[in-house]
Amino acid sequence: MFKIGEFSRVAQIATSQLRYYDRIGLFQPGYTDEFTGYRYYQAAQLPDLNRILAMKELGLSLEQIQELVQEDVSAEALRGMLALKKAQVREELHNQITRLHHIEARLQQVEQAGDTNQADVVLKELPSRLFYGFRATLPDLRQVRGHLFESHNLIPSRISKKKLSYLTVMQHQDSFTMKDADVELGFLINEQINDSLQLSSGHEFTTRTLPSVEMAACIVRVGGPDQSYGCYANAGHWIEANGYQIIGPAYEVFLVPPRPKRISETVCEIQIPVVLSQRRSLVLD
Amino acid sequence: MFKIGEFSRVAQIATSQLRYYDRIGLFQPGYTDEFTGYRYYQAAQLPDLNRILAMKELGLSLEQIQELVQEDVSAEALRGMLALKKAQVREELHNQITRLHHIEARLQQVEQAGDTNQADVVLKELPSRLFYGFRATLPDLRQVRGHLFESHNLIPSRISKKKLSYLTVMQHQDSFTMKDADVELGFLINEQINDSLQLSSGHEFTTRTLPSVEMAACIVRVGGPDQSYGCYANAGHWIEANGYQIIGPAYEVFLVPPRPKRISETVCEIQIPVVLSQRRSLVLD
DNA sequence: TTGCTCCTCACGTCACGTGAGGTGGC
DNA sequence: TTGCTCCTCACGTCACGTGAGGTGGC
Repeated sequence: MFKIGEFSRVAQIATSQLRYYDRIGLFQPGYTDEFTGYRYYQAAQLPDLNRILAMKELGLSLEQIQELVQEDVSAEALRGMLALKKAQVREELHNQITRLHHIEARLQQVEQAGDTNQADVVLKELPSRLFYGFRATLPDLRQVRGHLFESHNLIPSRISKKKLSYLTVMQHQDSFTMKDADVELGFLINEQINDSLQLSSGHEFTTRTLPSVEMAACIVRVGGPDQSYGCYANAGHWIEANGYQIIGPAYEVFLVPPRPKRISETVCEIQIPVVLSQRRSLVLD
Repeated sequence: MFKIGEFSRVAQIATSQLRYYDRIGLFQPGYTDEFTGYRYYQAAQLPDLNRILAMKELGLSLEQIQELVQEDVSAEALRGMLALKKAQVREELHNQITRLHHIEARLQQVEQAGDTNQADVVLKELPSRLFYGFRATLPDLRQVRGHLFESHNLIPSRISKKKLSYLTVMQHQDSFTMKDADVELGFLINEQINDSLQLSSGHEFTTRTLPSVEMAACIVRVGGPDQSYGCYANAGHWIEANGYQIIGPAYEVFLVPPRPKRISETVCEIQIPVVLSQRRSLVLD
């Protein structure tokens, strides 16, 4: 018989752990003194404890292990649990690798730029959304501004505010260009709008459904469009450094729409659909 | 201004999280109504929140992030934290890979053997220990038993029990062999013993220091030496399946020493020093 | 007898999630 | 007015670790 201290030394496990396992009924001493409360363990209990520790090492929770050891579960069920755990560990691994890449990219950025106050890129999933607007090729990208002002003034006076969400611009062209920009402009909306409306330029608003996006690199710009280029550059760098690839038009969602004389208060979230481009290789040591 | 619900939808973060961040002072609403307690967030706060989320994604704790954002820490310090975190993530990755291997080996075992009641292998670190015994090449391995009996009877009557720990046998030969076995036999001890003692066979007990072992695959055998072969086979299979390699003599530590007529009560931990043999390759999907 | 070991609470950890019970705002 | 949103506690999570304050055993 071993007292808890000696048993803990043999099994290389903390006494607090043994007391805890006793308390939750996972692994109890062969004998407990009724009067002093002293726990006495038998050497022959070690294989049982080792089974528990082995399962724990595989990442199973104590509750799962308790089921396994107490109900003397079938090989079938054990296989199921292990297969499930394997999938979880794999996913965890994936996440860790992604995290490692993000850390490395960030470190690079700090080395180079001293981490000036650049806005941060975060990944988000975009749900499928309804959109009410028009698509056009504008000879000059700066025309967007006029359309934004007009839309922001006109539309809410014609459409119930309950239906309208954020003013939004989509950039369909591949590279950043000022000329002949293929853009879509309008509002994210909460429910179908059947009325059609025209801007003074003749562009006509209609409803369409935007596809959902699994992963979008998002960055928030505060201030006028002069900030825009920096934001895109920033996002582009992040996307490349982390091994992602752009797969669709960028959305610019105006949380605070641009208003004349208050341009600097504009807040816009740029959402760029991406996927992992490379099979990332893992180099350890 | 956004109420907490809308802000949470924009930022894709739970309201409970926003309330929590408010409570711990990590990220607070631009304005809180004094009477109703309603939290109001500004769109321009999003970049701050994104910074926090980006840091969190890198695996930093909220406490660390709090330091970073509040004290406007130097690029130097940030670099330090990131480098530290990187090392941690790397180690975590290593562990996960090891775990994945263990799970796979276990799954294999379940497929093949239906996971009969085999004893489990666990990895331990062995500290440097003192040993009091002799080394000899025995023509027949079965002679060990007689020496064990004699040692167990003789030594404790000559040496203070306080100094003695467990009766132990080391197998120095590479492969399991019954003939001409190079073994060491004696006791693990707690302090230096300067007296020398002889068994009836003439073998002389002396003190020596056993080196520490970084990793040993350990398995506990309950019962007589007939169990021994199965245990070694078991351990050997586990070691190979998990990509380890044996690097030293196996220790057999008797937690309950063999006694005539009570052989089945013997409990012995077999400790086999190992290292990772292969560079493990990681295959994802 | 002294010092080591053991005991039982009770509380802390980390980052929230989940109600319960109640109120504000359009 | 109704139903949606918001509020504040308080407790739970998971697997222990860490005392405080007290006792047992050689």
